[in-house]
Amino acid sequence: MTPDELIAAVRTTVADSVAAGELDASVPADVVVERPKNPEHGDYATNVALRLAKSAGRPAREIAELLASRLRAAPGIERVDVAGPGFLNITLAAAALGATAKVVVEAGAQFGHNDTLHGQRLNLEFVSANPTGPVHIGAVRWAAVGDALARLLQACGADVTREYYFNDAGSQIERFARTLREVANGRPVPEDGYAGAYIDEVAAAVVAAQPEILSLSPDEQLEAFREHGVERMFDEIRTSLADFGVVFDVYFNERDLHTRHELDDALKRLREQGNVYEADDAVWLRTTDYGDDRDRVLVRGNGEWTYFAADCAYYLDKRQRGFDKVVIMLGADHHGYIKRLRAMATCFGDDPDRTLEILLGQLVNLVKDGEPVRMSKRAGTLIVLADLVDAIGVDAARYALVRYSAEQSIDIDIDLWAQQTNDNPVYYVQYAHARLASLLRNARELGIERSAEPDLGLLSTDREADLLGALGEFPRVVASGAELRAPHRIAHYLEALAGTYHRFYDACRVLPMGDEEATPLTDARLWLCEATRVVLANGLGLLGVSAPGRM
RNA sequence: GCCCCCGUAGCUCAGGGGAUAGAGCACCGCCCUCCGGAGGCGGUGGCGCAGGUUCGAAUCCUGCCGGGGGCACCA
Repeated sequence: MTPDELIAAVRTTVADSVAAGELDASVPADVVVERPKNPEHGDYATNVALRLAKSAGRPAREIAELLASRLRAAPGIERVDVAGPGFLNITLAAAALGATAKVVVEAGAQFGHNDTLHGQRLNLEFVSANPTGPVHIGAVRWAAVGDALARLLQACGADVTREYYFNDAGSQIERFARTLREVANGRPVPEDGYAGAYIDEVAAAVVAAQPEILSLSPDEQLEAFREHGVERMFDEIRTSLADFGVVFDVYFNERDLHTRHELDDALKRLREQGNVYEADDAVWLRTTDYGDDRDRVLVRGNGEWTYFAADCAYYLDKRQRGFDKVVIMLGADHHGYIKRLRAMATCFGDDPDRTLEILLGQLVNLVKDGEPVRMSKRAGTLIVLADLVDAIGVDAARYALVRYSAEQSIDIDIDLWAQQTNDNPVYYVQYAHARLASLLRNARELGIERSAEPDLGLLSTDREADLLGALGEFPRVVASGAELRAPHRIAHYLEALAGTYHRFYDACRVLPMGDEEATPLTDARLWLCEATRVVLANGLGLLGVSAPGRM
């Protein structure tokens, strides 16, 4: 019996009780069935009586007793106790709990998937680093978290488009191009230019590909370096992200917004909505009407579009492509944009609570030997994606970045995550999977196959019950992780599951020893092992981390 | 000055209003005749401070203290 089936049984019990006239209340939405921390509290506990107490106008314990007596008769339930202020502690029959193993194995790679977001078209924009340098560590966090979140949302049935906004039209690009031109001509990096070894590399690569570039006029050179430098930089970014396992469905060029006159279209729309005015030679959007701190300029006094105007056009573009919701992941240093972006959506006539979601993530520090590793594009001491992967590998890097709540700024200790020991959480989880895969291989070599009809009621020890219970939690962890935009919950779940498995393994012999024959218990435990392996693999898959068969 | 995020064990972090606040590392003591010891068991140790809401607060609200980040007709 899975938690979902149990909660359905609880609801049915309440409905029956109401129908019988014992109770006058409806089941609230926030009724939960959860695994108690204390094993004496049974396999599952529910707060349904506590929730019903207020609307029914009766003491929670009284309602709990009432429901308990009905619930005890439900199939698969061995005992129900009333405890504390009115919790129902439920112990399942061993066979009902054991059935989880079969459910998991038969669902396979689909186990944990659900349809809570079915039909939703989501545009998830993340990274979107300017192509003026390699992807720095802060943006790498969004690559790992954004991709994991996309996988989570997809596992809940959402139609997700991963999108990278490629800013190729701004003044930073001009500075980048000017830097390349100066460096290629043997002159120093301009005052406001970019420094770093990659500048020399890109400049040299552009010149090597087109030696004639240096004989062009300064203005022509600027244009050539802009075009080819950005192209090279962007190729490098895309390649390094692909090596990291992150591939976007759409790489959107800001320049296309301009060439397709989408900024004009957006301005026209905003004007029609009555939210645009002119002052001091500039064109403004009255975002203060919708919660922003100040109005925002769309067209500057010199006639040029602002970056914000492109944001408006880009938002409109996404909406016109049919996305129900535009989700944007931003670094905490951009938190000031939230109000203006929400106000902008409102100016277009949208309800930002429905169509726009801004996810903020705090910054990342790399730490080595106890000292923070500085990172700065401008300073040229770059901590970039490739450096991180070189230092600790893709799996550890992705796991390290996705393991922590994005709301928390984090320090990543390079030395720790480079270790191949159990100090390193990713190895702890991967090791459990490898150990399981090895055990299952050994079973096959012994000629032991899982039977079609295992007696899963034989899985009756506490360690087995713990493991079965943990497996049953996975779908809810996936659903809540997606709902809360919190992929780190998957990582913590997997670490707990790995621990639960190791404890099972320590206490329960799976394969026959010596000359012994395989028994029905062997069979049941092999089902449990395969189920555990499936969940570990599925969970790691959601994080974009490999589930190795050997290590 | 205004805005956002964060203060939980010696360290790095989990904890969606519920029962005795969890895990890894570190430290101390244990467990290998056979499935991977990259493992398991036990011990030490904690919610920044003060109010409030609630049957119940680490969680929600207010104030304060401490840390980080942000406040352009830059991108």
